[in-house]
Amino acid sequence: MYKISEFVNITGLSKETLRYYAEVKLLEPAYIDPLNNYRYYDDGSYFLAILLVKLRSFGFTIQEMISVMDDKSFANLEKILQQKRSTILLQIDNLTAKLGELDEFLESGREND
Amino acid sequence: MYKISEFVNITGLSKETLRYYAEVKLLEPAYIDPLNNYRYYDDGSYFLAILLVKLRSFGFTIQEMISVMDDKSFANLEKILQQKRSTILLQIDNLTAKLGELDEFLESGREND
DNA sequence: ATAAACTGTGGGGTGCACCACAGAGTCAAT
DNA sequence: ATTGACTCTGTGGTGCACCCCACAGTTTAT
Repeated sequence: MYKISEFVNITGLSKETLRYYAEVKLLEPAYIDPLNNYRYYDDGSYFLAILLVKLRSFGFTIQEMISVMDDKSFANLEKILQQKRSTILLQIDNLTAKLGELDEFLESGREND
Repeated sequence: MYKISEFVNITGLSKETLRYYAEVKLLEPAYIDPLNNYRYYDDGSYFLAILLVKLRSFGFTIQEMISVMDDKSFANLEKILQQKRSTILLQIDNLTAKLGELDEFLESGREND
């Protein structure tokens, strides 16, 4: 069992983020001491937290992470990962297109100077 | 002189956006009728509005657009365009890296199944 | 026993770039 | 003159994913 400050250190998630994740039922503490409401996390929490950090870095929204977590067999995971992959490819395409337009605009600016 | 509804049509900016742009002094009406506060735009406004639409599509923030507009010689424009170009390249790099990580993650997932 | 460090709760705030809406005044066309 | 369309102002809300703060209770170390 990890107390919150330890869990913050090993996961890299802030205490506010952990609190928020508990609130939206994305990642709830493994145990809450009924005497003082202190929240404790365990190794299972740790595994999930590391996964969440990874998914977050892939641009998963909270909702997407919840839908991954809700399905404990993680069958949704690959599907959403594929979706996210397409999204990233699309974003790259859009940025590349934008870059082209921007270069074009820079060119036209030079002509007019 | 264009009345607001005409200006909305020819620029593609919404009336709320125009109002907002006026509020932050990004693009102010060419004339405001003191009798009824109706806002009117002219061809100069039109030129600027078209530029703003373009810059916005390049991902310029309001502040960046303001700094372009504040310098009427547009000397800042090319500089910021170049900055934005770098930003876009960086974003593409980051997304590409993320794609790599995601594919790696997908791979490792398959191994563990 | 005392002080420092930790943790909880509730609620507000953040940033960005707008959008929405109510109510009142105004204009254009018939 | 009337109707419908237009425009104004002020204010609140949006979405996302948190962050921050005060205050109070609790734990840990000395």
